[in-house]
This record gives sequence, C-alpha cells and structure tokens, in this order.
Amino acid sequence: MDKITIKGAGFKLTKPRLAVLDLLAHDHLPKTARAIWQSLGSRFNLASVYRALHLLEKIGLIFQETTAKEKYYYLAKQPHHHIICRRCQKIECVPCHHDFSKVKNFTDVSHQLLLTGLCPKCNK
Amino acid sequence: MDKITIKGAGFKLTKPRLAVLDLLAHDHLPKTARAIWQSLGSRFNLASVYRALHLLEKIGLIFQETTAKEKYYYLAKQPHHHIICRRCQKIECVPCHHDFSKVKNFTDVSHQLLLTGLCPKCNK
DNA sequence: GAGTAATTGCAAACCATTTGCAATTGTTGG
DNA sequence: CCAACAATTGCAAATGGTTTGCAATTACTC
Repeated sequence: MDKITIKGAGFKLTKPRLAVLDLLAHDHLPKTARAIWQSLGSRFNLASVYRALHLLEKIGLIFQETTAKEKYYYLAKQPHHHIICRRCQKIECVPCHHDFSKVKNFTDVSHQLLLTGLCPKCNK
Repeated sequence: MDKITIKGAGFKLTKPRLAVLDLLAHDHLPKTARAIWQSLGSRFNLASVYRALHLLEKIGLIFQETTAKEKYYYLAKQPHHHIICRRCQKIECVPCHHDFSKVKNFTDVSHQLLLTGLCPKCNK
C-alpha cells in the first residue's frame, strides 16, 4: 500500500486542503473544524474547511473523534487515542494497544476510545 | 451508595421522565433523543424528552455515547460498550473488561469505547 | 496558455438542540 | 384532601454547527 496523497486519491491539491493538512500535521493533536478555521486566520471559508476535512478523512489521511460536545479531526500515522483533561481540556495522545478484531461475531471491527480524566496539574 | 432515583436526587417524578426511563429500561439498548420521542408516540414535547435525558444523565441514571453521526442514551447498571453494524446499524452490547485507571499520569480516568463493524448477516 | 472539470466562496438552508415564558403539574404542609 | 408554591412542561422562537446550490475561480492536462 502506497503512501496516501490527495492527488493520488484523484483530487486536486488546493490551498484550503493543503492548509488544513499542514495545520493538522503541525502537532498531531485533535482540533475542531472551527478551531482549524480560526488557526488559519479565517483565510478560507469555513465551509471549505469542512469540505477539506471530509475529503481528507474519506481518503484516510486524517481521522476524527467525537465527544459529547465536540468533533475533532487529527492527523496520525494510524488511529490512536487521546485523553482529555476534564478541567483544563489539555489533550495528550495515548498509543493503542488493543485488538478488537473479534467482537461478538462482527468483522472489520474498528474502534474509537475516548478517555477523560484529570491531568497532573489539575489534580492538585 | 443507595440506589439512584429521580426523587432521591431531588427532582419531581413527572410523566415525561418516567416514560423516558421506562423506555430505556425496556431493552437497555442505546437510542437517540428523537427515536425515544417517537417511540413514545410523540406524546410529549421533544424538548421535554431532551430535558428528561439531560436530567437522567446528570443524576447518573443513564449514560450517553456519541458517534460521528448520532448521540445515544442508554440505561445500564454501569457503563459498558456497544458495537454498531456499519451497514444495518444493528447494535449489541459488549461488556467492559478494561482498566484505564492509570493513563499518562491522569487520574479519575473514565472511558468510552465505540466499536463499529459488520454484523454476521451483513458480512455475507 | 487554453480548455475543462473540480473546487471555492458566499449566502441560504438545514436540523438537532436549547431557551424564554406562560400555563400546568407534582409535592408538601396543613 | 386541598391549597400554595416551586418545578416542569409545551410551544414557538432562537441558536449554532454543518451542509448545500450556484456562479465565479482554480488546478491540472494537453
């Protein structure tokens, strides 16, 4: 399996797409559509950011993760997990060590794990 | 720790609240606010169903789980997990065998695991 | 560099969820 | 059992994130 690319997937390499991808590649932390749009200085249209995110997710370049309140997108070699501090919202990555390939006779199982807790600072 | 109840938590035992609770107790499967409202024959106002769900969740009687597309509420002795068929949306319960109490120095860690796959029928 | 299809920006549309408020209801004390 | 009061509901309007139609623009191919 070759490296996934926008062009390789048959889509145009446009400014909004590149900008979104660059931003997500920066620190690999999950971000909301709106946060991404703002980080890009509202340079593009919010709708275009949404469209870019959908496309990037569809071709497998980025992943998304949904909490009760927000929907996040992140770039990673492969899906891993995140732990979010309930108090200060700090997010850290958590490697995935799970194998859920066999669950209840289901096949092609994929999973999303969402962890919340109190980070060391907020725990005091 | 006593059994959690609506009255015990200091709230009124009203029709919408009881109806929602009854419905969720029926099969313990996760359901969306709208589905609950429809199952109740639209007998109550959708807003009241939302308010009932928020309250029940707040006092710890029900739990919620969010996918990319939907937000579900379910009643259970304790949070467990669900696997959803990507194709027919069938949902089954999956017991929880994980201990995430210690993750990256975070404390009070709670987790939500979301599994998707193809159920035996849809796999053919 | 021109031609063409894909993509963007914008504004309007959508849709789930929330909210303000007057009317109704559950609960408590008498 | 009833009155009194605060909590809760129903309704309709507001909100807010996300999506969509469409004309204008852009990326890619030859």
